Amino acid sequence: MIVETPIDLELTQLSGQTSQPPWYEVDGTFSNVVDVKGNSVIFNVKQSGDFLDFTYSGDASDKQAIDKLSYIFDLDFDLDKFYRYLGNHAELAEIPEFCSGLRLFLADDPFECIISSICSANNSIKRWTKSICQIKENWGDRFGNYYTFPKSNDLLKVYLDDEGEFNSSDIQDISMCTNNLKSCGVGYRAPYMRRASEMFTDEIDLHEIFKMCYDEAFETILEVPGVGPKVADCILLYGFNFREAFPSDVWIKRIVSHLYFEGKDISVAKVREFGMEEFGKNAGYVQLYMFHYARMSGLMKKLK
DNA sequence: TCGCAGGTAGAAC
DNA sequence: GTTCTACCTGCG
Repeated sequence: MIVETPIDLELTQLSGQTSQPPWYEVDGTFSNVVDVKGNSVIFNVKQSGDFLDFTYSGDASDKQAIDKLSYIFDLDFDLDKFYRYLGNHAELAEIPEFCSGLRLFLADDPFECIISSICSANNSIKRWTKSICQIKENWGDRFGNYYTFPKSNDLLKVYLDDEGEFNSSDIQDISMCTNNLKSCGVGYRAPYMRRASEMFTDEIDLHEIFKMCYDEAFETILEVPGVGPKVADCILLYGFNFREAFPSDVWIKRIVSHLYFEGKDISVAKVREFGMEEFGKNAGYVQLYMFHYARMSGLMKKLK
């Protein structure tokens, strides 16, 4: 099937958004298993020019499949209109030429996004991505070559570390204990992930968060250990489609400071307030574009 | 080798 | 309220 829409699929896939690791890529075709109305459906997506060419296999109608694909890659967002918006602001005007076709890569599974985002804190894209892939392979369900992310009540049962696994099983040699969270390289974030699994199993309903206003959702998600303001905004943006979120980290701080405050040092908290106030419903996209603009244009090296 | 990587928790001003 | 510091781990 064909969807006609401007997008740079590879850029979108590899942009490090904490919704999920990139899909599995072979010769430009990106594939993964996705939930469609409770059924596991395998998608194969390829870009050719301004078209998105895709096939799917599993229990879903064409319309359901297109709707799902449109949600995950945010295909209904009007990029041209957004570029006009950027063009009308002097500070942002040259951004689009460096990341044309970049779109939000939204989470199919919000819980995966929560754990991915917790994992991303004080971490590199490469390492958190690897950790999440290992979690999927260890405890997710397999469909063909692809794995779902484990549900919170399943992740809850996973041992935290070697010692926990050793003490609770009949394994004789502790070096054989590799079926635990820390074995996935998540480090000190393991207990945060465990607690998050508890909370989203019997304290917080994921579906309720979609219905909340931004402020309520932000406060709710901040209750999860390992989730501070930056991670909370990533979860709300990539996991729950709150487009007014403006995830603010050291890089966004440097970029905003450079573009708007003559390089003056301002707190990340102030940058977040500024971004939300200044960009409104475009905040999420502006943040996404700012980060990649800085990467692609060489600004990042200059600011470091 | 040692510092850093798209921050957070906990404690101290 | 704002500022300081330790922190798993893999990679250059």
